[in-house]
Amino acid sequence: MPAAERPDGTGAVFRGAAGETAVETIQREMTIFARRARASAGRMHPELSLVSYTLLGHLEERGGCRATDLAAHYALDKSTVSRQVAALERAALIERRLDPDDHRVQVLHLTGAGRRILAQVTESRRAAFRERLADWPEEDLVRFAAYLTRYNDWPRPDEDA
Amino acid sequence: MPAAERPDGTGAVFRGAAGETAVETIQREMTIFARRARASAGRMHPELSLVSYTLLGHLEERGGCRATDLAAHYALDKSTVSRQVAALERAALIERRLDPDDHRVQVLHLTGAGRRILAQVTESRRAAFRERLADWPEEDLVRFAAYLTRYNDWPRPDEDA
DNA sequence: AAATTCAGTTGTACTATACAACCGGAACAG
DNA sequence: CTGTTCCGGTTGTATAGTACAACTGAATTT
Repeated sequence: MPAAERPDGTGAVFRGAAGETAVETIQREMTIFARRARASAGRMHPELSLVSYTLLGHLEERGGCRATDLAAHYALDKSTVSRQVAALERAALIERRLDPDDHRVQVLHLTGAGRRILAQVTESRRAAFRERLADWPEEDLVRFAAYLTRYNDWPRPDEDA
Repeated sequence: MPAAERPDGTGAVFRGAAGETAVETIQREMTIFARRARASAGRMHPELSLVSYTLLGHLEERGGCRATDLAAHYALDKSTVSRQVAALERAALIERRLDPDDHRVQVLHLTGAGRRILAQVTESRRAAFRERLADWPEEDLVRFAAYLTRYNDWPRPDEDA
């Protein structure tokens, strides 16, 4: 794919057919992906938006946490999380347990239904990814996964999950 | 990163430290990226949301097109595009020219200001990407760019830009 | 000339979000 | 203790982005 090298003081830069540097291609493709993801985030699953899915996943990982933790972790306003949580509770996917030690805090837990829906959505997403990546050689998958992980580990190498 | 091979009829599968397959890692990292992108899409630039930026970019590429084309290309409702276009026109970033042959159609064009803002946003994004990817070896950038391009070229190898 | 098609706008509704004001329990200072 | 401050969470309000449906006006077809 790279067609030319330009030794110009900023370092060797490969350019593709359209005269783009690799960084520019990454920028363009990430933008395309972001826009598509945004467009489909709401209708990801009849039950679960991308955000709800993420919140549920976090609860599963951590085995329950506070709404404030979710807000901090995902850089969402606490009011936003409050309403999302209220919706998830209304849908009986999570439940709140008052912390007996501190009656201000409500520890959020997945319900059985929540766990079931989460697993179901995860599986349906996994199937979609598998299909999409079906004809990639395993070696490329491993490399791509590593690149993505590296890309996301910035600027906070510890945040998120 | 890959730690084990599992020859089990579904093909050899490498698993990382957390017991994830490469596909699962890709799924997880793409989800993280999508969520972060969604969170920052609105405040990408004081002037331009991700969608506006994309629309302006499309106009620049094509040298003008109809609102309906934008809607079709980006799978947005025509009413949505109509309002976005109205906002961009209000901000004097684009202008409408009535097609003299068909008075139903308005061909949209970037204004000088539109071109300027678009270039400015593109450049500021490019700088951010460059910084983020500053310590990647060029070879990895080229490979990552190719993987992303391949990933996005699905399921419509011709759509988008 | 009437009916149909097409580009675009407008009315309405919904979702996700943020910010600010608030409420009630907890911790702390005196 | 008691009052103040802090903290977790909710609610009021506002905004952006989106879709769907109804409409307008122009072009095309019958």
